Amino acid sequence: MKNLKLKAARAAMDLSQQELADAVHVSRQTVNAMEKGDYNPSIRLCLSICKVLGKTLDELFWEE
Amino acid sequence: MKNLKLKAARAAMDLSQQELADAVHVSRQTVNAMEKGDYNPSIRLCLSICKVLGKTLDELFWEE
DNA sequence: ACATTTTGTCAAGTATATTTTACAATTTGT
DNA sequence: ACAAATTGTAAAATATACTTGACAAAATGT
Repeated sequence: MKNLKLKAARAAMDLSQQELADAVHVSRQTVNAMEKGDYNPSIRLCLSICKVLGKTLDELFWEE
Repeated sequence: MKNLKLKAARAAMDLSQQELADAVHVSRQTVNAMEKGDYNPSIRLCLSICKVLGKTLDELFWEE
């Protein structure tokens, strides 16, 4: 259930979990949990992350 | 801050708030709050609604 | 006009996302 | 090999999503 698309998008921007967390004003553990999966973040947090990483909701959070 | 895209997509499927709520296993008040706006639902709930309404996350929840 | 369905809204309770602190495991750079 | 940064993880506290029950306003059908 890991979110590898998120992890990859963060890596592509050369950001640590801490840096991404700071950019969207959440804790590092929250970003870690999102990448780890089995987690259910809010849509606003997802939108914030999308904007920082230059991706859309579908690109980072859609699942078949 | 109303989510009119959600409201319109639900109307297009001819579903009441109650029927959509039942389909995604939340209360009618939760669906109402999402359409009303000033609300921050979970990504999983958004995904469930997308699948019922035949739309993507970007179509219903993206905002510039 | 009337009955029925749908919607808007509120207040109190429950479930869970998110924070904070802390520490071990892993990776990266020199 | 060593130091520093990054990541994985856990437990307790706090913030907030979501529920339940209830009632009025508005819309829809006959």
